[in-house]
Amino acid sequence: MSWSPPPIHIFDTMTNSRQKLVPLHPGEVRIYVCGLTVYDYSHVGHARTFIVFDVVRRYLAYRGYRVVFVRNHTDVDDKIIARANQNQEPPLTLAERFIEKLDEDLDRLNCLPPQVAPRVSQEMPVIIEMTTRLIEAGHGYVVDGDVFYDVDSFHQYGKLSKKVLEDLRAGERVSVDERKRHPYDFALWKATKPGEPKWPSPWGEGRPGWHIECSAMSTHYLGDTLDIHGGGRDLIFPHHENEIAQSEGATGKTFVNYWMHTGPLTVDGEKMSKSLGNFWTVRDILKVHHPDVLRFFLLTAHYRKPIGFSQDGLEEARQRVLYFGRTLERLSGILAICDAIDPEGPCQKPDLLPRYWEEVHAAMDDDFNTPRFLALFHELAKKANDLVPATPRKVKDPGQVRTLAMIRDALQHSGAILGLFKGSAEETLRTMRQLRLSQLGVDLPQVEQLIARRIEARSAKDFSRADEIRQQLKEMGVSLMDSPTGTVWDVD
RNA sequence: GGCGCGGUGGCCAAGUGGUAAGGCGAAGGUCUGCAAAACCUUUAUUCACCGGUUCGAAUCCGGUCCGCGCCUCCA
Repeated sequence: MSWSPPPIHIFDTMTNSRQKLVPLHPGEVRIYVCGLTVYDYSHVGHARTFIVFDVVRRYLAYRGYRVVFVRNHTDVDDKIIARANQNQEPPLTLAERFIEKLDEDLDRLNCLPPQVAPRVSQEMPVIIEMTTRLIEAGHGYVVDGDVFYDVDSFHQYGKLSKKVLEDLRAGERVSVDERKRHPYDFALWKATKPGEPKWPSPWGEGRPGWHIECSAMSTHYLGDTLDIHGGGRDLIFPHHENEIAQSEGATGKTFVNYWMHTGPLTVDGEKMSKSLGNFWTVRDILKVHHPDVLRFFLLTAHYRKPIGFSQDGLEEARQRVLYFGRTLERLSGILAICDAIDPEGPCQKPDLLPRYWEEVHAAMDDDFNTPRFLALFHELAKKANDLVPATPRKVKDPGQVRTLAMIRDALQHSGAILGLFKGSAEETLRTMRQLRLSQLGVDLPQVEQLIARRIEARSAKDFSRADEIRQQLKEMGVSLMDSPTGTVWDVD
């Protein structure tokens, strides 16, 4: 059986239109996503971008592509230096610490690690080499140990952000360095100042400017032309515009075939950002919510649209994750007490799964439409709940058992594409319940003990005693669900 | 001022020419010792507003109003 490329369409910022994905190297997609400047904890807006590209990556892999994914760490930067000086610690130590924190956050959010995670501080030769090439090509000029990029030398400058240099209001909000030939020239290399990390270079000691590292590292690890380059919409100008000027100025080749940009996460209608101070860190959220809840929430809107962050939104996501978890838990419970499944056996709904996957592909092939995927996911879960016997018991019909097993597998597989239910749905449920309990200040062993007593009471048909315990737990915030496979509890 | 994005039911959210997915919430029902969970039914003659194109528009064109993003660091 031969693999042929699926018809995946991606909305490309450069052309402002959906484009069919045709990777440069057949069967392989090379992706570079701009990482963070590591001087603080990551916030939910960062999480959105990383989760979106994690799903892009998982989906492409699921569709048969080999995916090479690179995400950088910017560990040399003005803000890092400023923060480190505040803390009176070496900038690279501070950066290292927040790289670790970021990795922890992303790991908890079940984002797959990149194959390569280059850091500015460790890529000086590559950065210096590209800067040298830019100077040789007439795109860079040296002034007192600084190197600037001459935007006038790159005639396509502005093609991504659709900006015309003359129309920009340079210097309106920030004063312009008068040594620059053009107000929008930007630093490739900055001469060292006291108290800053520095590296030797042909232009004297110093450090790289902000944009050069992404150009240098992405082309170094992925080749002169990348398939996909991603990041938040706020990076389009000037960061990505400058990357294009640098990379294309140095290589003479198209830098990126598909530009993908994620929409902002908003709070009360405004972008969540460090500078506005209206941000929630990933850690803040994970203190009260399971990572799957945040992930689910961030995937409920299409990645290019703004998504409004709110506690209500998270709560709704929590309810839905609970629903999927319960459904999976219910299916597994039934299947566990049924006879072994005959993999060759008849299926009650032969069309159900093929149609499901066809629709999932249609949704995701169309610029990764996760909201549509989620809707299909829900319909399938509903179908499963519909087929499950009203009172959970052993299912005798092998066709039905096989159908339930197939749905269960499809749900798990779908969850994996979305990066949900990392361990298992049961594990997610368990963790969610424990989180809720600790928030409510309820003791787990106590709950279990009460439930055990109630089960005794019920089996003795002492229903008034059973109801008493139910009420007692209800007051603690715990509600019970009786079923033949046992009494399951949940928290409000 | 320039460039770009968006306004869909109480809330969230798909839908880029063929007659409004899905979720939450709400109401009723089934099931249940009671309950919960789950399932079923109902809940937008209408897609910010005004014109236009078309047999046909939420979807295309023009205009208006409103919101947001970028133009400074920002995922």
